[in-house]
Amino acid sequence: MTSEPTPQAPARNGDELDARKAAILEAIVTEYIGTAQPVGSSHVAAAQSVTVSSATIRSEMVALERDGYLVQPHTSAGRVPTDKGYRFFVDHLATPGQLGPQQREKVSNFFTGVQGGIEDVLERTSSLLSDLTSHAAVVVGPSHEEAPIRSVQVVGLSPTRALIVAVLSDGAVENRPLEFSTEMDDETLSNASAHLQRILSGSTLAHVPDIPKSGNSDVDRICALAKTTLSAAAKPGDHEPVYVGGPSRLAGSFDAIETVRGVLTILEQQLVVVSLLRDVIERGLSVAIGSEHGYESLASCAVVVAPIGVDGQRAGAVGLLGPTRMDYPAAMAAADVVGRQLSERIEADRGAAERSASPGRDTRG
Amino acid sequence: MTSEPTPQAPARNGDELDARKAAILEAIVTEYIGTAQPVGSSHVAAAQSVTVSSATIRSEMVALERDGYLVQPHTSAGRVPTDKGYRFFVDHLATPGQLGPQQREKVSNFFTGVQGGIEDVLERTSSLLSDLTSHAAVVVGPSHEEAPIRSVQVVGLSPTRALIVAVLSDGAVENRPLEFSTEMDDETLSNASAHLQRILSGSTLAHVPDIPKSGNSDVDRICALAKTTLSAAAKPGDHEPVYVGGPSRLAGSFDAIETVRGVLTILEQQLVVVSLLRDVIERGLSVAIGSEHGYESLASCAVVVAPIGVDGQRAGAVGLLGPTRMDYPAAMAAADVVGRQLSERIEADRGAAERSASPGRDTRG
DNA sequence: GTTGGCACTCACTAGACTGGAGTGCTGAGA
DNA sequence: TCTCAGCACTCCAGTCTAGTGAGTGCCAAC
Repeated sequence: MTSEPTPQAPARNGDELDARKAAILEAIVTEYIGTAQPVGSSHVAAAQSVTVSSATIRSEMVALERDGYLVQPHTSAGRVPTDKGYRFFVDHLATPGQLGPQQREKVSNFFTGVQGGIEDVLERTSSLLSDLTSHAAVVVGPSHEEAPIRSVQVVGLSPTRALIVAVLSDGAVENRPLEFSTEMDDETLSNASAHLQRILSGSTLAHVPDIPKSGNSDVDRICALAKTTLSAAAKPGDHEPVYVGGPSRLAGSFDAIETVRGVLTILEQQLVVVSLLRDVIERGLSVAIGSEHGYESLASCAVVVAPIGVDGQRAGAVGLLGPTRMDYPAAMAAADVVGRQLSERIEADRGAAERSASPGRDTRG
Repeated sequence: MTSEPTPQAPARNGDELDARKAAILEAIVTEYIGTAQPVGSSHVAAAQSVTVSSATIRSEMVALERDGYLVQPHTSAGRVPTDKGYRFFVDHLATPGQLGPQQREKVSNFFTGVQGGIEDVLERTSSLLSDLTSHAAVVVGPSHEEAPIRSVQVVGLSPTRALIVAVLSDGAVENRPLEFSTEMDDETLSNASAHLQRILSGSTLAHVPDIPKSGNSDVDRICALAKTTLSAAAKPGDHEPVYVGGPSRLAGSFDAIETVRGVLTILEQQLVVVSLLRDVIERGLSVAIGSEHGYESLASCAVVVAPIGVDGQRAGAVGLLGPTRMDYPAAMAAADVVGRQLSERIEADRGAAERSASPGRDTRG
């Protein structure tokens, strides 16, 4: 898209590089991503885009290092890009990647063929994305807070225990156990189901309306409990729909086992994953490199995210987690395509659901 | 507590060791588990249970090596137990471990405090087990095949799409999308729900009965589709309830990153995990060491399992995955306690459910 | 400003050496 | 026959050395 530098992140003061420095930086990043070896001036000189001699490159590299784009692991070694170097590369140099034909086929096969509820689709999408990129992938589904409720049912499991099952219009199913202090018979439960269904249908978990009295005190107690339980179900962090695909890829991406462990630990904490992706998106970025995201144990990782958008609203995100020396264009392209397709899929489902919703009922809480 | 070898697994031919050899083997295994260093004869001599000199120990070690219980990484190194050595240790030598007071408290706090549906409980149990043992943990829940259906409902999402939601008596909720070739109105769906509920209530996913004609062709088509879909839902391997806890622990257990990767890859495949645990249990074992289970990439792993038993029936399992040099007594104790408690929990839930089932209805399919 | 030349740096590798942990063997004593 | 102190031997792991080569910074010349 841009061979011209068109800053998409707010340009920090003096963060511009002249064309030659930029070309050198690009060559270094590209080479380093490929080889994982510090890049020396003679390698850069071999790059097509650079036409000056290695001596000139060396003096430019000194400047680039002074400005924080490169580091030398030790004297007499080549240079390695810093986070800032990668950042410049991503913002100004990387030509937008394209999926290869095989990959594109995988994606389209996937989305035409995938069946199952939304949870299944999200889970498998994470595997797809990991498969496409050979990195660990993360999919955070649309929060259930805002999806209108299609159906509520209370199913008795024992005299004092029941399950409240809410089907949302996006196809998600939330279920929570209810525990009663006294025994409830099936008829009471079924009355409560009907009452709840009448009142809650069309509203969202984020805004569960008060349940008017029904006249039966047992039913009312069940309904009150149901309201509390359902409201709690939407609390962020309780049950965010997070799916991690291909964590084993991490073991191939880093040679320090410590790092692998740290990253795996992060991935185990759904809450952290969710807020990581959200933070990145909210800062208007599609890539967070090294220490740009705040997590110490992800310092040698880059996160590539693409939002899932439904009707212009943010509805989760897909993400990739790999080493900072990852193939950004490819990763961004994959995340982008998958994010887009997934958005479409969810949008189609939801759109269909809303079109079929009872007319006149406001599904926007 | 056996200083005498009291075989609990069927003794293989000639697999007995005299008391002194056994004591030496025990000392070596114990030491090696602690230090991860090959154990020399002088270290063994320092063990309380062994009273002979290091020279004698050496000649015994030669015999133990000849019989396959020990190996030497290289001449002039100490000895390391083989899988066979660990096996003997586990079968004849290990004194049954006990949870420490802190651990016991963790377990009891967990099981008194844990709330949520069965899926939540299983998921958190896997974290608990991992936390207790510092190994990766696996929980395979009771298959949904055999649990009686409590409730079936078809919820429309769009004119041609619906979700079939089945609540099982164990509190599990299965949901699958249904796709219709023609549009269905809400009334048809609700008729179908009622019809299905009447017919299916009490039967199991493994044996979904034929649905008798209702007189309405649309309803019948939905019902037929529902039957197919529900039957498929119980197919083993499609949606086994598998939960993996603490995979990041693996990174601490092995120093070869290759191994970590291999094991993580296994853990990503739910189907493999399920059959791994099942195999081990079906062979009447509680521990599978190294190559005893057939998986190449788990050759340096031991698997400790404990069954989940409900009413005397196998209903899943809990498992631990760690290096062969793991603390077997501790791991077995933890798996055992957690498996037992989890069984009780599920049994209590299910028992309550069955007691409350409509009298005269056979819940055993 | 650019470039070839040059001296210098320093990680990496291979080989030599050494200390130490551990072994196997042997012969004497119970 | 079993046990064990003594001893020669093995071989890993660590240290040191020297050599190699990729890469640098500097400088004088164009």
